[in-house]
Amino acid sequence: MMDVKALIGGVCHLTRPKIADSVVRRLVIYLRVLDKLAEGGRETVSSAQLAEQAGVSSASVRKDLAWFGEFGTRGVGYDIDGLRQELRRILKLGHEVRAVLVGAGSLGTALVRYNTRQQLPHGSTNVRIAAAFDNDQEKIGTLIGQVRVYDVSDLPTVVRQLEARLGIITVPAEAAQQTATRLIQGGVRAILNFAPATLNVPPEVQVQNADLTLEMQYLAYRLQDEHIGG
Amino acid sequence: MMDVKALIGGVCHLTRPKIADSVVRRLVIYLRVLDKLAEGGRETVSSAQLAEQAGVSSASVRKDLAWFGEFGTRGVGYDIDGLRQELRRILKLGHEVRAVLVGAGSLGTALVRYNTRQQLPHGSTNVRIAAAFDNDQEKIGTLIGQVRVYDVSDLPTVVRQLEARLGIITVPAEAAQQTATRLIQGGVRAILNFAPATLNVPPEVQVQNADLTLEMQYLAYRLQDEHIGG
DNA sequence: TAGATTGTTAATCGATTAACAATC
DNA sequence: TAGATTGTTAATCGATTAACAATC
Repeated sequence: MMDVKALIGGVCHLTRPKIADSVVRRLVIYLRVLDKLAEGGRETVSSAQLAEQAGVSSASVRKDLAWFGEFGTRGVGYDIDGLRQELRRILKLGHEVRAVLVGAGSLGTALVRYNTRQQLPHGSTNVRIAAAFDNDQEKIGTLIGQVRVYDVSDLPTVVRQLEARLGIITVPAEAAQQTATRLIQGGVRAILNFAPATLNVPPEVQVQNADLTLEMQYLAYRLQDEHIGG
Repeated sequence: MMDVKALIGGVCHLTRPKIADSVVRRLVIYLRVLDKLAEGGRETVSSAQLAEQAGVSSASVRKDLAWFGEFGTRGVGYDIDGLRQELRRILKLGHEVRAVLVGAGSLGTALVRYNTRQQLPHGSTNVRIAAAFDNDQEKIGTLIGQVRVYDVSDLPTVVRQLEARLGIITVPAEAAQQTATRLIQGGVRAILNFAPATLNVPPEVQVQNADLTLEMQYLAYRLQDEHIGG
């Protein structure tokens, strides 16, 4: 069967469909599961098995992959190593994405350390936090692992020098908007925002909120709901 | 106009509709915006203004609130203090939800500190992390702020004593499933999982994944996508 | 071949948006 | 009254699921 979508993707950028958020997120999870399976020495996997380990339906697995081509064999399933390579290609893990983090508090520090451990080739992310920023003179100039903490007032300059395209905000809510503005001045194209604040950014800048208190509050609501509502 | 949904909610638990995830999440954000507006001394707000500050559409604001009643005045908007009270009631912020956190690494420690600052009455969450757990003898017995670090082997016992209903997992991926099982043994009803792993739990236990590397990887994909695809 | 599993379509489900009568 | 804004409905949009022919 012809791979029409991939063909369009390769030949005609103007009409290439934007892959849905939900699909991209699941692809990341599939790759993780496949990496684990490969460690265990498995060679092939069915959509049903992959789905179970990823916590989704087998129809989702097949449909998600079908956006990019035909990677399976009917009656057999997917070759694990082959599919890993395809997913690494699809997710473009071959190229490093440089990031900076603003706000070297306990959450920021944790993220820097965590990111260091997760980096390729051993880990599963191509994002590298290359610098951190803070406004506390005590912290400026220190290192978190290998990552230097700079003065926030140098932010646009350093971001530009590093050519960082991703900014991570772990400052208090009051400082989040100003931080976002500075990051964009420095040239970042996407922001991962951990502050409980709504950011106002130009439409070409992509924002992803990772609101930890919101997640807790959401679960708390569900608990209260089940408790009271029966 | 009759408030049929609220009536059903109050009188007949069996048919009360489950409010969608997306709605509950937005309600939490609305409340946050309203708290900020109240600080600024504002008295009323329109759905359009609230929507802008929350980063959603005004139709969403009105529709989300309509699930619970009629809180606005046509031609005027919503009374800020009144709506805050309604939302606090709807989100059941009057009762504390006790939580425990497993994995007192840098992320776990950050979350405990963060949670302490965010608690009501000054903050915006009714979740209280009442205990932490780790398997590192160096950490066991120490305090993170006011929160004691226990031995993981005491987990089910302590969770039961505290009557904690929410578990937060910040252990490495390899230990996530075992941690989840222990938490459920201790009686938690919901899990917030920061480990990059899929948890297998009984259907009555609610799991929310907060996968920080996934968020980063997702944005990295979008960046590469824009860069290569034009 | 027979059993298994993919790739794909159509049906279902749910969430968002647009529009406007109701009404302050 | 006139302008503004809600509450609500219908239309749109998109995502998930079920089902099955294709085929290994």
